[in-house]
Amino acid sequence: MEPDVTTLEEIATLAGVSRSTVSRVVNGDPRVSAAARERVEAVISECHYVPNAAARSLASRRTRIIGLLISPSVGVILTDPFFNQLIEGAVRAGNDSDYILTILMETGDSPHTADRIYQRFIRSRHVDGVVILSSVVEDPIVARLQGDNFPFVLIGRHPHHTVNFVDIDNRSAATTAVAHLLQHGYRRIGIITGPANMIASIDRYAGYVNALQEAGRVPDPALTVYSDFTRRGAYRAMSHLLDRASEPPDAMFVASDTMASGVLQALRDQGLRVPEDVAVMGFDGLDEALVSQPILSTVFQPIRELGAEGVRALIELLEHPDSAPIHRFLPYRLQIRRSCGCVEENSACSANPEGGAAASASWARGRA
Amino acid sequence: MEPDVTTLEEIATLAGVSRSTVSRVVNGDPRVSAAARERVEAVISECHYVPNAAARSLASRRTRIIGLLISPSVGVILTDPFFNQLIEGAVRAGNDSDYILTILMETGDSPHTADRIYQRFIRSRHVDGVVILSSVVEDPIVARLQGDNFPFVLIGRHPHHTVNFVDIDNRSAATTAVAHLLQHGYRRIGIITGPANMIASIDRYAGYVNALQEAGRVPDPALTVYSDFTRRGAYRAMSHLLDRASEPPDAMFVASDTMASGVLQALRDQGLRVPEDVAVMGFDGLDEALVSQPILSTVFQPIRELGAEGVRALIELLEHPDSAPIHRFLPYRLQIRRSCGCVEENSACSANPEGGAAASASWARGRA
DNA sequence: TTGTAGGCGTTATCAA
DNA sequence: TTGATAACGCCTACAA
Repeated sequence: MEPDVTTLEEIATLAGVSRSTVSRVVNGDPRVSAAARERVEAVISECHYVPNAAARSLASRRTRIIGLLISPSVGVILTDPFFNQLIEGAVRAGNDSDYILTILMETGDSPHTADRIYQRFIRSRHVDGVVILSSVVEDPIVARLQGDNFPFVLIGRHPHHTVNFVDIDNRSAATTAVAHLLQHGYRRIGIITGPANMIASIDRYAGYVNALQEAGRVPDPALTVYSDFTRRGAYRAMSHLLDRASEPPDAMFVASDTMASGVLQALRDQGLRVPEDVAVMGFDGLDEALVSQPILSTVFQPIRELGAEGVRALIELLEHPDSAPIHRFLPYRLQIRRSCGCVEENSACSANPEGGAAASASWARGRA
Repeated sequence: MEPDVTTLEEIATLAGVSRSTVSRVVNGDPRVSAAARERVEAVISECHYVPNAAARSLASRRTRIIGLLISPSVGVILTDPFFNQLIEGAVRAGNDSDYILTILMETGDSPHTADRIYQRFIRSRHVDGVVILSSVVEDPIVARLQGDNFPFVLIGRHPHHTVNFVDIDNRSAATTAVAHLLQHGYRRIGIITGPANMIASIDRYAGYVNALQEAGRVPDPALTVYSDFTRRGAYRAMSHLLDRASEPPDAMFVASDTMASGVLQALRDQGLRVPEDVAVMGFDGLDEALVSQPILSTVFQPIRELGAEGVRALIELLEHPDSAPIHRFLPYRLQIRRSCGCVEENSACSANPEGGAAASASWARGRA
C-alpha cells in the first residue's frame, strides 16, 4: 500500500484525470462518467485520501461545521440531565445532517476569553453558524452576532423579532400547570423558579401569575422564590420559604424537575407529606421524576427535540439565508402523576401551541 | 466607521504597507517598526478585521484548535459531576493557552457517524490534535490515531507504551482505600466497580484484590459486582448483592462517589446502618459526597487537574512533536470522613505516585 | 463529460 | 525592517 497521499493533485495524477474531476467525485457532482468516478474512487480509497479542510473552506467559503455554544450561565447547571438531553438531541441532529457539530463551552472566567473565542471561532469563520444555549436576558452575544450578521439560532425564546429561536411556550405551560393545581382546590400555591435573569424563569413565573389571576387570585410574594435551577439551591429555597411564610403553602410549582427533587427532600426533612400537606408540580419531564417519592407530576417538554430542532433550524438558515425569522414553539404536555394530588396517572392530557391545554386528570378531593 | 473589511490585503492598502507587514503585526512578529505596527493596528481595529481561519491554516498547516473527544461510552454517564469537572478543567486549560478547545461528542448511534467525524474533523486536519475521554479497553480510535500518526492524549491510562496519557494510579489508590477498610477490621469487604471493559474499573478492582491479598485474604466473588458508574445502577447492584450474599458484607468499596450515593440509598432502604452495619468507601472526591448521609469517605482525585493536564500534555506534544511519550500520574489522597467508620475526619492523609500512601486516621473500634 | 486556469486569504522565503 | 512572490490545497466558472 502507498504511503497516504494528501492532495487532490496527486489523486488526479494517479487516476489519470484532472483535478476538477477528482473534485467533482469528492463532492458528489453528477457530471462525471461512471468510469472516471470508479477509477478516482479506487485511488482515493487506496490512498486513504481525505480532502484538506482548510483548503476546502478557503475555496468554498464555508466549513460545513456548526457550533453549539454553551454560555457560562449554563455551565454551572450542566449536570442537570436537562442539558444532557438537549445536547444529545443537538448532536444527533448534527449527525443526521451534512454538518459536523462542535461544542464550545465558555467558563465565564474572563470577558477576554469570551472575546477570543468569538473572534477566533466565529468571526474568523471557523464555523458556518452557531446554536446558542443561553437564556440569559440581554446576553451580549446576541447583539454581537446580529451586528456581524452571523447566522445563529437560540434555544430559548428571545424577545427580539429578528432573532431565530426554538422553545416551548413556557408561559402557557406554566399557566397550564398552575391551573391544574388550582383545580385541585389548593389556595396557597407557591413557586420556586430559576434565576431572575433567565427568560425561562421569567416566563414560567409569568405563567404562574397568569393562572392565579385568571382564577381571581394574586400571587403572594412570601411564596415566591427565585432560585438557581439546582437541586441544592431549591432545597435551600424551599426550607427558607417554609421558615419564612406565616402560613405554609399547600402546593408548590417548581420550575424544573431537578429543583423539584430538592423541594421534595426539603419537605420530607421538615416532616411534611406530599401531596397531603403540600402538593408539588415540577417542570421538564425528566425520567428522574419517575423515581422520586412520590412520583412527580410535571410539565413534559420534548427536550431532545428542542436540541435537535435548534440544529435543524440553523441548517435551514444556512441553506436559505433570507427566509423569514424562525420562531418555533414545540409542544409540551402536562404529565400527571402523584405529587400533585391526583389519584390516577395520566399522560394523555396534552397541550401545544395550537391547541391550548386540556387537562383531564381525575381530581383528588383537593387537600387532604 | 467603515463597513467591516475582510482581508489582509485591504488592511495593507489602508495602512500603506505590504501584506507581509500586516501579517507580521497580526502574528506578533517583532520585526516590525513601532510606527508601522501602530498604523496597522489602528486600521485593524477600525475595520474590525479578523484574519480568515481557513486561509491561515492552509498556509501555516495548523489550526490552533484542539478537540476534546467524548466517546459514546462516556455519553451515558455525562451527568456525573465527575465529567463536568473534567471538562471544566480541560476548557479552562484551553482558555489559558493559545489554542481553542472544541468538544466533539459521539453518540455511538452508528459506526458510520464516528467514521464521518473522524475523517472530516481529524484526518482533514480541522484540529491539530485531540484529547480523548474514553477509557474503554481497546477503543479502536486509539489504533486509528496511531496509524495516522495524529497527535493525541488520553485521559485515562492506556497499556500501550507509546500512547500519551494522564491519569491517577487507580490501582494503588484502590489498594490504599481498601487497606484502610481492612485496618478498621472489616472482614467481608465487597466491591462495586464500573463496567468490565473500562480500564479504570479494572484497575480499581485490581487494587481491591491487591489490598486483600496483601492482608492474606482472597476476594469473595459473591461480594464483587461490575456496575455502570451510575447511581441507579449501583443501587440495583447493591440491592442485588445483599439479596444474593449468604452473609452480607461489613464494608463496601465503591468505584465512584456517584455510585456510592446509590449504595448508601440501597443500604438505607434495606434498613442497614452506615457505617455500623456496613461501612462504605467511595471514589472521586466529589462535593456531593459531603452532603450524603453519613458523609462519605472517599478517594480524592484532582479531577479538574486531570482534564487540564490532558490539554496541557497535548499542547506540549504539539509543540515538541518528538519528545518521549507522556505518562503522567497525578496525586490522589484518601479523604477520610464518616462512612468508613472513622470517628474523626481527616483530609491530611495523602498519597501520590512518589510517596505511596500513609493513612493516619484515628481508627474507630472496627465494627459496631 | 472533461480539462484549464484563476482565485480563495494567509504564511513563509527571499532579497532588498 | 520591509516588500515581492511563491506556495498552501481546493473550488468553480469557463472553455473545449
